[in-house]
Amino acid sequence: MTRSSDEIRNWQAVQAEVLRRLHTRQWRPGELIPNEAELAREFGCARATVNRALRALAEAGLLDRRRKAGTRVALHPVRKATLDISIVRIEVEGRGQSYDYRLLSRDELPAPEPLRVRLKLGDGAPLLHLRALHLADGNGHMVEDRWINAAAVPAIRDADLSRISANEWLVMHASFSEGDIGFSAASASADEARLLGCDAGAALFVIDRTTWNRDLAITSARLAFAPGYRMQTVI
Amino acid sequence: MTRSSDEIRNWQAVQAEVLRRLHTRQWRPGELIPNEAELAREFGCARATVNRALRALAEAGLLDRRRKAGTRVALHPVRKATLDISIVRIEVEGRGQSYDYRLLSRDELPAPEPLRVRLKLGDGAPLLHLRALHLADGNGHMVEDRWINAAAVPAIRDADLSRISANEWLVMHASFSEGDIGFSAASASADEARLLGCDAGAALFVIDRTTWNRDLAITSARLAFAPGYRMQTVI
DNA sequence: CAGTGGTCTAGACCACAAG
DNA sequence: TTGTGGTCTAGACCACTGG
Repeated sequence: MTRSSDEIRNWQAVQAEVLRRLHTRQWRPGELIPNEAELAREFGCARATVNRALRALAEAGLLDRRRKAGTRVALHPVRKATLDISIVRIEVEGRGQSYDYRLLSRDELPAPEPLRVRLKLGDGAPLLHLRALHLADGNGHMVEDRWINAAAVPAIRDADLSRISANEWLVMHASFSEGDIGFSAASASADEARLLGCDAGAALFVIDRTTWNRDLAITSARLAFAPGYRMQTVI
Repeated sequence: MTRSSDEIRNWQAVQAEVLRRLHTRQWRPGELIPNEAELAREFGCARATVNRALRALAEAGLLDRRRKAGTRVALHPVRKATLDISIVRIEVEGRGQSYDYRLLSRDELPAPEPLRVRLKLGDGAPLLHLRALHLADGNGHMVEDRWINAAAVPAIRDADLSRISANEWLVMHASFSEGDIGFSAASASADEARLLGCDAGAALFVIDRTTWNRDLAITSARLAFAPGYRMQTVI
């Protein structure tokens, strides 16, 4: 079957056609597909257009591309799920719930040993330690336990962290170049249970997050969400 | 300061320079940055190169771009964390552990009501129901509870699912166009506790996943991981 | 060595939305 | 209306890597 009238000229259309061939198994896992020049000829578009489409599919994990070796259908499609890590307030308000925030404690302490190692801080570096409760519709939604490297963001000492959450303040006044984030489950401590209005030992969804700005640690936080919390996305 | 000799000619360099200006707050949140043509002139490269760099940063959530309105530094940098959703076996072996798999049960049942609604299936559609245990270094690592729409993948009835996991079989023999995935925490049931070698009620990390191929539901699975499991990525 | 993807360029036109 | 990003093109050169 020749294609003459219905040419595929934009990269979204190219991508859709390639996806069709993948889903219908016309191109099977591990198989080598035609190179960019050939596809461009078949589709009646420029090679750059094919490149754009295939590059996006490779980034999504559906294709494996290597110079000289060509493009193959991924054998184990490691699908990339992208999670939007937004500010808690925005997330809560986005669900139509009212948001509230309470600062529970604020201290300035020398960094505990394990944290000092993880943040690669010098001896006895002073850290700001915050504990806060985030509420949704008046109920405990998330408990935040955060350490901030005061040396990296001196202005935080003058910030009014009883009205605005530390995370939100940091987003507006500092910035980071890299970070790591981990997701896990943990049992609620007695303290967390009280704050979140659940039983001690209940399963909580936990996010651990540390951010850096060019080798300078900014902050490290543990966010424990009330039971029932679910982080969702599409693939 | 004029740039004459040290021009920025490739998109990675452009991106790095833009990132530098963001991190040093030379361009602040909410601020309008120069348009593509101006930046191309400043950097001494083509507009397409600037476009490639800025588009990537916008996809990462650092910039907001709108036709005619121009490009602004994102006010609330909704950072996108991309998680690699790979096959359990690959993940376990990637950590240098030995992997094993046991099929616990296999039935063919009419779909329970809530699942039938979620998968948009017809009345009394028959589903394959599987329960399996995945082991890492001989210890319970994850309990899988999966429903498969046999009508969508008839060949699954003849598959030997006692040697290869259903997920792995599906990856190789079926494929999906869309899916949703959710992460949460749950307390271990007595059964799960026995399989995973933990106490009943322990906090488990849970992944729920449903996949489709053009409006045709393929499979829905619940994966409950042993305590201590952590899903990690960088931002 | 040679074939493949990766990228840059200059120019062009288009789609969208702010004013 | 008009300025902005979004995209396509044809051609070119480069970088990597398989054979």
